[in-house]
Amino acid sequence: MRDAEQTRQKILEVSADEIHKKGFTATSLSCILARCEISKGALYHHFQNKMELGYAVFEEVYAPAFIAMWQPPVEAEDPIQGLCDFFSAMSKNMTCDELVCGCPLNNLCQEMSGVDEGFRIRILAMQQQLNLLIATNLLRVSSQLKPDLDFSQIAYFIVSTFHGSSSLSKSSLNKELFEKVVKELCRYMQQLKR
Amino acid sequence: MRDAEQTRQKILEVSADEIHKKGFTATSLSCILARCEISKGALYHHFQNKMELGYAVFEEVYAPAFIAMWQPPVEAEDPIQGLCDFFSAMSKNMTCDELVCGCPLNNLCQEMSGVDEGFRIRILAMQQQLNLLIATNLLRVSSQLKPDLDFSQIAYFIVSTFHGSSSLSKSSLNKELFEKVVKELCRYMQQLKR
DNA sequence: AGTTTAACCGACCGCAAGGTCGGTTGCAAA
DNA sequence: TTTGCAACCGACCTTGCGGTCGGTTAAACT
Repeated sequence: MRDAEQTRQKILEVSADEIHKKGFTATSLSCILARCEISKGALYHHFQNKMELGYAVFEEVYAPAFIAMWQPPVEAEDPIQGLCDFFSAMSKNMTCDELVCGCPLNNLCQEMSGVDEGFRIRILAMQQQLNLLIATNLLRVSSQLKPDLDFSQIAYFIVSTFHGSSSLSKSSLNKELFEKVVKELCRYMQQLKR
Repeated sequence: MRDAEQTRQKILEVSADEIHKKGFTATSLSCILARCEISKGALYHHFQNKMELGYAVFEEVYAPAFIAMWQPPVEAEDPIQGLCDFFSAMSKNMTCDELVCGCPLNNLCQEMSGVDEGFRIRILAMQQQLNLLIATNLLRVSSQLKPDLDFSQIAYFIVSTFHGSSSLSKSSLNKELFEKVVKELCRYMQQLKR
Protein backbone atom coordinates (compact mmCIF):
# COMPACT_ATOMS: atom_id res chain seq x y z
CA MET A 1 0.00 0.00 0.00
CA ARG A 2 2.49 2.57 -1.12
CA ASP A 3 0.82 5.61 -2.58
CA ALA A 4 3.30 8.27 -3.60
CA GLU A 5 0.70 10.94 -4.20
CA GLN A 6 -0.93 10.30 -0.84
CA THR A 7 2.42 10.59 0.89
CA ARG A 8 3.10 13.84 -0.89
CA GLN A 9 -0.28 15.25 0.08
CA LYS A 10 0.21 14.21 3.69
CA ILE A 11 3.56 16.00 3.77
CA LEU A 12 2.03 19.14 2.27
CA GLU A 13 -0.88 19.09 4.69
CA VAL A 14 1.23 18.58 7.80
CA SER A 15 3.82 21.09 6.62
CA ALA A 16 1.13 23.67 5.96
CA ASP A 17 -0.14 23.27 9.49
CA GLU A 18 3.31 23.42 11.06
CA ILE A 19 4.35 26.45 9.02
CA HIS A 20 1.11 28.18 9.89
CA LYS A 21 1.63 27.61 13.60
CA LYS A 22 5.40 28.05 13.92
CA GLY A 23 6.49 29.95 10.84
CA PHE A 24 8.66 28.59 8.06
CA THR A 25 12.08 28.88 9.65
CA ALA A 26 11.00 27.54 13.02
CA THR A 27 9.35 24.55 11.40
CA SER A 28 11.72 21.61 11.58
CA LEU A 29 11.72 18.81 9.07
CA SER A 30 12.10 16.23 11.82
CA CYS A 31 8.84 17.42 13.34
CA ILE A 32 7.07 17.03 10.00
CA LEU A 33 8.58 13.58 9.55
CA ALA A 34 7.38 12.50 12.98
CA ARG A 35 3.83 13.66 12.38
CA CYS A 36 3.73 12.04 8.93
CA GLU A 37 5.42 8.90 10.25
CA ILE A 38 7.80 8.82 7.34
CA SER A 39 11.55 8.99 7.00
CA LYS A 40 13.73 11.82 5.86
CA GLY A 41 14.39 9.90 2.68
CA ALA A 42 10.72 9.94 1.80
CA LEU A 43 10.49 13.68 2.19
CA TYR A 44 13.58 14.32 0.11
CA HIS A 45 12.27 11.96 -2.52
CA HIS A 46 9.27 14.23 -3.03
CA PHE A 47 10.90 17.64 -2.48
CA GLN A 48 14.33 18.95 -3.40
CA ASN A 49 14.86 20.79 -0.13
CA LYS A 50 13.05 22.73 2.58
CA MET A 51 12.59 25.82 0.41
CA GLU A 52 10.95 23.87 -2.39
CA LEU A 53 8.67 22.25 0.16
CA GLY A 54 7.76 25.71 1.38
CA TYR A 55 6.99 26.91 -2.13
CA ALA A 56 4.85 23.83 -2.75
CA VAL A 57 2.92 24.43 0.46
CA PHE A 58 2.32 27.99 -0.60
CA GLU A 59 1.19 27.18 -4.11
CA GLU A 60 -0.73 24.00 -3.47
CA VAL A 61 -2.24 24.67 -0.05
CA TYR A 62 -2.20 28.31 0.99
CA ALA A 63 -2.94 29.98 -2.34
CA PRO A 64 -6.01 27.88 -3.23
CA ALA A 65 -7.33 28.07 0.32
CA PHE A 66 -6.81 31.81 0.32
CA ILE A 67 -8.76 32.36 -2.86
CA ALA A 68 -11.47 29.93 -1.79
CA MET A 69 -11.80 31.95 1.38
CA TRP A 70 -12.08 35.43 -0.11
CA GLN A 71 -13.87 34.75 -3.34
CA PRO A 72 -17.38 33.95 -2.06
CA PRO A 73 -17.84 37.05 0.11
CA VAL A 74 -16.36 39.33 -2.53
CA GLU A 75 -18.43 37.90 -5.35
CA ALA A 76 -21.70 38.20 -3.46
CA GLU A 77 -24.31 40.54 -4.92
CA ASP A 78 -23.30 43.08 -2.33
CA PRO A 79 -19.54 42.62 -1.84
CA ILE A 80 -19.44 45.11 1.02
CA GLN A 81 -22.09 43.25 2.93
CA GLY A 82 -20.38 40.02 1.95
CA LEU A 83 -17.09 41.16 3.42
CA CYS A 84 -18.77 42.43 6.58
CA ASP A 85 -20.48 39.09 7.08
CA PHE A 86 -17.23 37.32 6.26
CA PHE A 87 -15.25 39.21 8.89
CA SER A 88 -18.00 38.99 11.47
CA ALA A 89 -18.24 35.26 10.95
CA MET A 90 -14.53 34.97 11.58
CA SER A 91 -14.89 36.84 14.85
CA LYS A 92 -17.64 34.56 15.99
CA ASN A 93 -16.58 31.18 14.68
CA MET A 94 -12.82 31.12 15.04
CA THR A 95 -11.35 29.96 18.29
CA CYS A 96 -8.67 32.06 19.91
CA ASP A 97 -6.06 29.44 19.08
CA GLU A 98 -6.88 29.66 15.40
CA LEU A 99 -7.04 33.42 15.44
CA VAL A 100 -3.71 33.78 17.17
CA CYS A 101 -2.00 31.83 14.38
CA GLY A 102 -2.87 34.64 12.02
CA CYS A 103 -3.34 34.50 8.29
CA PRO A 104 -0.74 32.23 6.65
CA LEU A 105 -0.23 34.72 3.85
CA ASN A 106 0.43 37.60 6.20
CA ASN A 107 2.65 35.47 8.41
CA LEU A 108 4.80 34.36 5.52
CA CYS A 109 4.86 37.88 4.16
CA GLN A 110 6.25 39.16 7.43
CA GLU A 111 8.72 36.35 7.89
CA MET A 112 9.96 35.51 4.41
CA SER A 113 9.42 38.44 2.05
CA GLY A 114 12.63 40.11 3.08
CA VAL A 115 14.65 36.90 3.28
CA ASP A 116 13.81 34.85 0.25
CA GLU A 117 13.03 36.11 -3.22
CA GLY A 118 11.08 33.01 -4.18
CA PHE A 119 8.64 33.52 -1.38
CA ARG A 120 8.47 37.26 -2.00
CA ILE A 121 7.45 36.83 -5.62
CA ARG A 122 4.75 34.30 -4.78
CA ILE A 123 3.37 36.38 -1.93
CA LEU A 124 3.32 39.52 -4.03
CA ALA A 125 1.45 37.73 -6.80
CA MET A 126 -1.10 36.54 -4.27
CA GLN A 127 -1.53 40.05 -2.87
CA GLN A 128 -2.10 41.44 -6.32
CA GLN A 129 -4.53 38.70 -7.24
CA LEU A 130 -6.55 39.37 -4.10
CA ASN A 131 -6.44 43.09 -4.71
CA LEU A 132 -7.73 42.64 -8.23
CA LEU A 133 -10.48 40.35 -6.98
CA ILE A 134 -11.73 42.90 -4.48
CA ALA A 135 -11.25 45.95 -6.66
CA THR A 136 -13.08 44.54 -9.67
CA ASN A 137 -16.02 43.49 -7.54
CA LEU A 138 -16.23 46.91 -5.97
CA LEU A 139 -16.15 48.35 -9.46
CA ARG A 140 -19.00 46.02 -10.38
CA VAL A 141 -21.26 47.69 -7.83
CA SER A 142 -19.75 51.15 -8.19
CA SER A 143 -23.13 52.62 -9.02
CA GLN A 144 -24.18 51.96 -5.45
CA LEU A 145 -21.01 53.55 -4.03
CA LYS A 146 -19.88 57.10 -3.50
CA PRO A 147 -18.19 58.79 -6.47
CA ASP A 148 -14.45 59.25 -6.93
CA LEU A 149 -13.33 56.20 -5.00
CA ASP A 150 -10.05 54.46 -5.82
CA PHE A 151 -11.04 50.81 -5.64
CA SER A 152 -7.54 49.38 -5.74
CA GLN A 153 -6.57 51.71 -2.91
CA ILE A 154 -9.62 50.66 -0.92
CA ALA A 155 -8.92 46.99 -1.54
CA TYR A 156 -5.36 47.31 -0.25
CA PHE A 157 -6.68 49.25 2.70
CA ILE A 158 -9.17 46.56 3.65
CA VAL A 159 -6.63 43.77 3.42
CA SER A 160 -4.04 45.78 5.35
CA THR A 161 -6.46 46.39 8.16
CA PHE A 162 -7.48 42.78 8.27
CA HIS A 163 -3.89 41.59 8.42
CA GLY A 164 -2.99 44.19 10.98
CA SER A 165 -5.83 43.13 13.20
CA SER A 166 -4.76 39.49 13.18
CA SER A 167 -1.32 40.68 14.13
CA LEU A 168 -2.82 42.61 17.04
CA SER A 169 -4.63 39.55 18.30
CA LYS A 170 -1.40 37.63 18.65
CA SER A 171 -0.28 39.64 21.62
CA SER A 172 -3.64 39.80 23.38
CA LEU A 173 -4.48 36.10 23.12
CA ASN A 174 -8.17 36.88 22.79
CA LYS A 175 -10.64 37.95 20.19
CA GLU A 176 -11.50 41.30 21.69
CA LEU A 177 -9.10 43.47 19.71
CA PHE A 178 -9.80 41.57 16.53
CA GLU A 179 -13.51 42.12 16.98
CA LYS A 180 -13.04 45.81 17.65
CA VAL A 181 -11.00 46.36 14.52
CA VAL A 182 -13.35 44.28 12.41
CA LYS A 183 -16.29 46.22 13.72
CA GLU A 184 -14.69 49.49 12.73
CA LEU A 185 -13.68 48.02 9.39
CA CYS A 186 -17.32 47.15 8.69
CA ARG A 187 -18.38 50.64 9.70
CA TYR A 188 -15.80 52.04 7.27
CA MET A 189 -16.91 49.79 4.44
CA GLN A 190 -20.58 50.62 4.87
CA GLN A 191 -19.64 54.27 4.62
CA LEU A 192 -18.44 53.67 1.09
CA LYS A 193 -22.04 53.32 0.01
CA ARG A 194 -23.98 56.28 -1.22
CA MET B 1 39.29 53.12 28.64
CA ARG B 2 36.83 50.56 29.82
CA ASP B 3 33.34 51.92 30.09
CA ALA B 4 30.84 49.26 31.07
CA GLU B 5 27.79 51.41 30.42
CA GLN B 6 29.05 52.42 27.03
CA THR B 7 29.63 48.79 26.11
CA ARG B 8 26.13 47.93 27.24
CA GLN B 9 24.61 50.73 25.21
CA LYS B 10 26.57 49.72 22.14
CA ILE B 11 25.28 46.15 22.48
CA LEU B 12 21.71 47.40 22.83
CA GLU B 13 22.00 49.70 19.86
CA VAL B 14 23.53 47.13 17.53
CA SER B 15 21.14 44.42 18.73
CA ALA B 16 18.16 46.70 18.14
CA ASP B 17 19.31 47.27 14.59
CA GLU B 18 19.97 43.61 13.91
CA ILE B 19 16.66 42.49 15.41
CA HIS B 20 14.83 45.12 13.43
CA LYS B 21 16.38 43.95 10.18
CA LYS B 22 16.51 40.19 10.69
CA GLY B 23 14.05 39.42 13.44
CA PHE B 24 14.90 38.16 16.90
CA THR B 25 15.45 34.47 16.15
CA ALA B 26 17.46 35.05 13.00
CA THR B 27 19.72 37.53 14.78
CA SER B 28 22.90 35.74 15.80
CA LEU B 29 24.96 36.74 18.78
CA SER B 30 28.17 36.29 16.83
CA CYS B 31 26.98 38.89 14.37
CA ILE B 32 26.30 41.32 17.20
CA LEU B 33 29.69 40.59 18.73
CA ALA B 34 31.42 41.24 15.44
CA ARG B 35 29.72 44.59 14.90
CA CYS B 36 30.39 45.65 18.49
CA GLU B 37 33.95 44.34 18.34
CA ILE B 38 33.60 42.63 21.68
CA SER B 39 33.83 39.05 22.87
CA LYS B 40 31.07 36.68 23.85
CA GLY B 41 32.21 37.03 27.46
CA ALA B 42 31.50 40.74 27.38
CA LEU B 43 27.96 40.22 26.14
CA TYR B 44 27.20 37.56 28.71
CA HIS B 45 28.63 39.78 31.40
CA HIS B 46 25.94 42.36 30.66
CA PHE B 47 23.02 40.07 29.78
CA GLN B 48 21.97 36.72 31.18
CA ASN B 49 21.10 35.24 27.80
CA LYS B 50 19.69 36.10 24.39
CA MET B 51 16.11 36.43 25.67
CA GLU B 52 17.08 38.93 28.35
CA LEU B 53 19.00 40.88 25.74
CA GLY B 54 15.86 40.90 23.62
CA TYR B 55 13.75 42.16 26.50
CA ALA B 56 16.28 44.88 27.23
CA VAL B 57 16.27 45.98 23.60
CA PHE B 58 12.51 46.14 23.67
CA GLU B 59 12.27 48.09 26.90
CA GLU B 60 15.25 50.38 26.51
CA VAL B 61 15.29 51.00 22.76
CA TYR B 62 12.07 50.09 21.01
CA ALA B 63 9.51 51.21 23.60
CA PRO B 64 10.93 54.71 24.15
CA ALA B 65 11.47 55.22 20.43
CA PHE B 66 7.95 54.04 19.74
CA ILE B 67 6.38 56.49 22.15
CA ALA B 68 8.64 59.28 20.99
CA MET B 69 7.46 58.59 17.47
CA TRP B 70 3.71 58.56 18.06
CA GLN B 71 3.34 61.09 20.83
CA PRO B 72 3.99 64.33 18.91
CA PRO B 73 1.49 63.77 16.09
CA VAL B 74 -1.16 62.48 18.47
CA GLU B 75 -0.76 65.32 20.93
CA ALA B 76 -0.97 68.01 18.27
CA GLU B 77 -3.91 70.40 18.52
CA ASP B 78 -5.57 68.43 15.78
CA PRO B 79 -4.54 64.80 16.33
CA ILE B 80 -6.21 63.66 13.14
CA GLN B 81 -4.29 66.14 11.05
CA GLY B 82 -1.22 65.28 13.13
CA LEU B 83 -1.54 61.60 12.27
CA CYS B 84 -2.18 62.33 8.60
CA ASP B 85 0.93 64.45 8.41
CA PHE B 86 2.83 61.82 10.36
CA PHE B 87 1.91 59.02 7.96
CA SER B 88 2.42 61.16 4.89
CA ALA B 89 5.85 62.18 6.11
CA MET B 90 6.75 58.51 6.50
CA SER B 91 5.71 57.86 2.93
CA LYS B 92 7.82 60.69 1.66
CA ASN B 93 10.89 60.54 3.87
CA MET B 94 11.52 56.87 4.45
CA THR B 95 13.61 54.97 1.99
CA CYS B 96 12.32 51.67 0.69
CA ASP B 97 14.97 49.82 2.68
CA GLU B 98 13.74 51.36 5.90
CA LEU B 99 10.11 50.82 5.04
CA VAL B 100 10.62 47.18 4.17
CA CYS B 101 12.05 46.49 7.62
CA GLY B 102 8.66 47.34 9.05
CA CYS B 103 7.79 48.59 12.50
CA PRO B 104 9.89 46.84 15.16
CA LEU B 105 6.86 46.48 17.40
CA ASN B 106 4.76 44.85 14.72
CA ASN B 107 7.63 42.63 13.62
CA LEU B 108 8.24 41.36 17.13
CA CYS B 109 4.53 40.96 17.68
CA GLN B 110 4.28 38.72 14.64
CA GLU B 111 7.40 36.75 15.41
CA MET B 112 7.49 36.43 19.17
CA SER B 113 4.03 36.90 20.66
CA GLY B 114 3.08 33.31 20.12
CA VAL B 115 6.44 31.89 21.09
CA ASP B 116 7.57 33.70 24.20
CA GLU B 117 5.40 34.93 27.02
CA GLY B 118 7.89 37.57 28.14
CA PHE B 119 7.78 39.23 24.76
CA ARG B 120 4.04 38.85 24.50
CA ILE B 121 3.42 40.67 27.78
CA ARG B 122 5.70 43.55 26.86
CA ILE B 123 4.25 43.90 23.38
CA LEU B 124 0.70 43.84 24.69
CA ALA B 125 1.51 46.54 27.24
CA MET B 126 2.95 48.67 24.47
CA GLN B 127 -0.12 48.18 22.27
CA GLN B 128 -2.37 49.20 25.11
CA GLN B 129 -0.28 52.21 25.96
CA LEU B 130 -0.38 53.38 22.37
CA ASN B 131 -4.09 52.74 22.16
CA LEU B 132 -4.70 54.80 25.27
CA LEU B 133 -2.54 57.59 23.91
CA ILE B 134 -4.50 57.81 20.68
CA ALA B 135 -7.93 57.27 22.23
CA THR B 136 -7.54 59.93 24.92
CA ASN B 137 -6.36 62.46 22.40
CA LEU B 138 -9.30 61.74 20.12
CA LEU B 139 -11.54 62.13 23.14
CA ARG B 140 -9.88 65.47 23.81
CA VAL B 141 -11.13 66.82 20.49
CA SER B 142 -14.36 64.83 20.45
CA SER B 143 -16.39 67.99 20.10
CA GLN B 144 -15.01 68.36 16.60
CA LEU B 145 -15.80 64.74 15.71
CA LYS B 146 -18.93 62.90 14.74
CA PRO B 147 -21.07 61.61 17.59
CA ASP B 148 -21.18 58.03 18.88
CA LEU B 149 -17.62 57.09 17.96
CA ASP B 150 -15.75 54.43 19.91
CA PHE B 151 -12.30 55.98 20.28
CA SER B 152 -10.54 52.89 21.54
CA GLN B 153 -11.95 50.95 18.61
CA ILE B 154 -10.83 53.64 16.20
CA ALA B 155 -7.36 53.74 17.73
CA TYR B 156 -6.90 50.01 17.33
CA PHE B 157 -8.21 50.31 13.80
CA ILE B 158 -5.69 52.98 12.86
CA VAL B 159 -2.75 51.08 14.29
CA SER B 160 -3.88 47.84 12.68
CA THR B 161 -4.07 49.45 9.30
CA PHE B 162 -0.69 51.06 9.71
CA HIS B 163 0.93 47.79 10.69
CA GLY B 164 -0.86 45.92 7.95
CA SER B 165 0.38 48.38 5.39
CA SER B 166 4.02 48.00 6.42
CA SER B 167 3.52 44.28 6.09
CA LEU B 168 2.20 44.77 2.57
CA SER B 169 5.25 46.78 1.60
CA LYS B 170 7.57 43.94 2.48
CA SER B 171 6.50 41.88 -0.48
CA SER B 172 6.34 44.70 -2.99
CA LEU B 173 9.73 46.21 -2.17
CA ASN B 174 8.46 49.69 -2.95
CA LYS B 175 6.48 52.45 -1.32
CA GLU B 176 3.54 52.34 -3.66
CA LEU B 177 1.25 50.07 -1.66
CA PHE B 178 2.21 51.76 1.58
CA GLU B 179 1.34 55.13 0.11
CA LYS B 180 -1.97 53.88 -1.18
CA VAL B 181 -3.04 52.49 2.17
CA VAL B 182 -1.85 55.56 4.03
CA LYS B 183 -3.76 57.77 1.64
CA GLU B 184 -6.95 55.85 2.27
CA LEU B 185 -6.24 55.86 6.00
CA CYS B 186 -6.03 59.65 5.96
CA ARG B 187 -9.27 59.84 4.02
CA TYR B 188 -10.88 57.63 6.63
CA MET B 189 -9.57 59.71 9.52
CA GLN B 190 -10.70 62.98 8.02
CA GLN B 191 -14.16 61.48 7.71
CA LEU B 192 -14.30 61.18 11.47
CA LYS B 193 -14.67 64.92 11.69
CA ARG B 194 -18.07 66.52 11.73
C1' DA C 1 10.14 -15.89 -12.23
C1' DG C 2 13.07 -12.42 -13.06
C1' DT C 3 14.15 -7.65 -13.58
C1' DT C 4 13.70 -2.87 -13.13
C1' DT C 5 12.74 1.18 -10.77
C1' DA C 6 10.01 4.37 -8.04
C1' DA C 7 9.34 4.85 -3.22
C1' DC C 8 11.23 4.86 1.00
C1' DC C 9 14.64 4.08 4.98
C1' DG C 10 17.83 5.93 8.53
C1' DA C 11 22.66 6.48 9.86
C1' DC C 12 25.60 9.98 9.12
C1' DC C 13 27.68 14.70 8.00
C1' DG C 14 28.88 19.64 8.46
C1' DC C 15 27.64 23.64 10.40
C1' DA C 16 26.12 27.40 13.17
C1' DA C 17 23.61 28.43 16.94
C1' DG C 18 23.27 29.67 22.11
C1' DG C 19 25.63 29.06 26.15
C1' DT C 20 29.73 27.92 29.67
C1' DC C 21 33.80 28.76 32.16
C1' DG C 22 38.56 29.18 33.63
C1' DG C 23 41.56 32.66 32.80
C1' DT C 24 43.26 37.64 32.00
C1' DT C 25 43.20 42.66 32.33
C1' DG C 26 42.76 47.16 34.06
C1' DC C 27 41.20 50.40 37.42
C1' DA C 28 40.30 51.98 42.19
C1' DA C 29 40.34 51.68 46.98
C1' DA C 30 43.09 50.43 51.09
C1' DT D 1 52.23 48.76 46.44
C1' DT D 2 49.14 45.60 47.04
C1' DT D 3 44.81 43.66 46.60
C1' DG D 4 40.01 42.98 45.02
C1' DC D 5 36.78 42.77 41.69
C1' DA D 6 34.17 44.34 37.77
C1' DA D 7 34.94 44.00 32.95
C1' DC D 8 36.22 41.31 29.44
C1' DC D 9 38.40 37.35 26.65
C1' DG D 10 37.95 33.23 23.66
C1' DA D 11 38.34 28.23 23.41
C1' DC D 12 35.17 24.84 24.04
C1' DC D 13 30.66 22.37 24.66
C1' DT D 14 26.05 20.63 23.43
C1' DT D 15 22.20 20.69 20.57
C1' DG D 16 19.52 20.70 16.64
C1' DC D 17 19.24 21.94 12.12
C1' DG D 18 19.10 21.01 6.82
C1' DG D 19 20.95 17.91 3.83
C1' DT D 20 23.37 13.44 1.80
C1' DC D 21 23.68 8.82 0.35
C1' DG D 22 24.18 3.85 0.10
C1' DG D 23 21.00 0.48 0.92
C1' DT D 24 16.23 -1.83 1.06
C1' DT D 25 11.49 -2.82 -0.28
C1' DA D 26 7.48 -3.34 -2.91
C1' DA D 27 5.05 -3.31 -7.05
C1' DA D 28 4.60 -3.27 -12.05
C1' DC D 29 6.07 -4.99 -16.41
C1' DT D 30 8.27 -8.44 -19.46
